[in-house]
Amino acid sequence: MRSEPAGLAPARQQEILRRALAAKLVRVKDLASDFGVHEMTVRRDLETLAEQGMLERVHGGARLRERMSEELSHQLRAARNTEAKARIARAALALVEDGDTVALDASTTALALARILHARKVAAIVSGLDAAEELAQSGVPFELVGGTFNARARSFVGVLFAEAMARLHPDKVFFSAKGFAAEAGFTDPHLPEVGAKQALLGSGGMNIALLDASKFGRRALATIVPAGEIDVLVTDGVPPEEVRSALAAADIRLIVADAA
Amino acid sequence: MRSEPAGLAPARQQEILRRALAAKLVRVKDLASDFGVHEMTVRRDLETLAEQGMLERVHGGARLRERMSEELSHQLRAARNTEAKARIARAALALVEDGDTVALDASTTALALARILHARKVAAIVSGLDAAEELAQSGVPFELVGGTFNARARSFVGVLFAEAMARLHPDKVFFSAKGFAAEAGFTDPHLPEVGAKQALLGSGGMNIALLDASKFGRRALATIVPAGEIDVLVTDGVPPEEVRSALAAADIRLIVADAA
DNA sequence: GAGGGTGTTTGAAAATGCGCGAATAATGTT
DNA sequence: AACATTATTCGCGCATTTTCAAACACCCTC
Repeated sequence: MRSEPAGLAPARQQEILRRALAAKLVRVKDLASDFGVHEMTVRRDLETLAEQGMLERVHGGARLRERMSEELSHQLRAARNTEAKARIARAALALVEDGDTVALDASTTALALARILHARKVAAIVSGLDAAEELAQSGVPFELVGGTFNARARSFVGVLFAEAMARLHPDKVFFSAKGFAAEAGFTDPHLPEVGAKQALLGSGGMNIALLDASKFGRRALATIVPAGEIDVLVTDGVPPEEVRSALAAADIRLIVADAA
Repeated sequence: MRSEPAGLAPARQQEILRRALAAKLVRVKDLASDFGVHEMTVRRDLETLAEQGMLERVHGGARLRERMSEELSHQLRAARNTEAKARIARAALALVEDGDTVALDASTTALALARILHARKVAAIVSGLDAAEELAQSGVPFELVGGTFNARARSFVGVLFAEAMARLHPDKVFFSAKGFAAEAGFTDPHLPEVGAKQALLGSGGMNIALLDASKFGRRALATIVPAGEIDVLVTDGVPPEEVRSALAAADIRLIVADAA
């Protein structure tokens, strides 16, 4: 009886989510027997769903996160490429120490870091609506830097943002970009967004870029910062040679997150 | 092994909290028999809830902490009385004209207004996480005034908030309060929240209070503003005589939203 | 197309941890 | 002092974590 219809993992996880929305609680045993699959498999599914912030793991099963029920639309949107982003976020978390003040930009990669930030005793500074929601839910104390709402990235930008940010000095700043190339540095296509990222990066702390491997060699409209101004780059795959030498030239520490 | 319908531990604890909100006191014995679970288990639940600061342990049971009754129940509060709040919000919307800039505080009543604000062509200024989410969803352009996150009301407060607000001058400011009485004016129990509301109300626009009828004659820890500083009061029931005369004395326009 | 890595998904079983109940001791309440 | 409530400790059973191996799909190379 192996040729079950709903085969692959994503389909099963989708169905688990659907059932979790109906009943607020799902149990490992039920799911396992209903899908005709090993309990271990269900646990792994629940684990990945929990990592994406969809569910909250409890003993014997999982429940959906309280606020989730309404607005899972962009959570689903943000679930694209989650695996790579989560891996990068875990590697980035290793750079955070208890007592730090960390700033996060409004990228989905930084959002993945926000999801696991409760593992450290830190104060945070965020500039995005989703990261704020995430930290509010997990009880991490934070400052939100306000400003004009930018629907594209669900972030805050503009004059108010720059002025407020000028008063803050986090220890570590985590940010992402649309592209990174040797000559152009870190780039992004949206100008207000570029300004906000610059304000974050100019706040004096250690600047840490979070980039998945697809960003290497790409270039968008405007430069956020040249390579020289950042301290660490966390990614999920070994970058091409020309990028590696640019990093070495700028004395940037490269961290490649591996699957584990 | 009887445990059939009861949920896992966290679900039980949440239900205990829910019941503690309804009755001010819950007893170990009742909970144990109602959940079909050992008394010892209930005690452990109460202990963890007490550790999280939700409940206060007393002999034979537990009582919910006063400050918690607002804090934790924010979403319950939002769900409670929605009808009255929606009615008030509809009446308030009539005061908004296309082209206005309107500011909303972080109250659940102002949130009800945010939900229907897309009916006007306005720009908004908000100070609460939920209102921001609401406006983002409905596509209303807005500024979020950032600051230190305050879990109680899911709002932003503090130095950054005051400084940013000092630069903004909305046409109309909608706010709510915990109580309104003739001598004390508008009051609220949470000081940072009071500071934020003052910053909003001092921004120079028309100040409009949104109060459901239960707030009349009540008084909380700190005064936000005396009655004299507001221009309009929108409510859902005719206030008692002493409040009416206070309003008349301060030259405040009173709007009573009716069921329609 | 056969062979052979390499990676991914799933199942199996041992080791560990957690939730819960029961009994007993300690403590508070009246 | 009599009694109710709570703290402690132990043990059982289920859930979870870990680790290892089988099954399967892919991607090369030849």
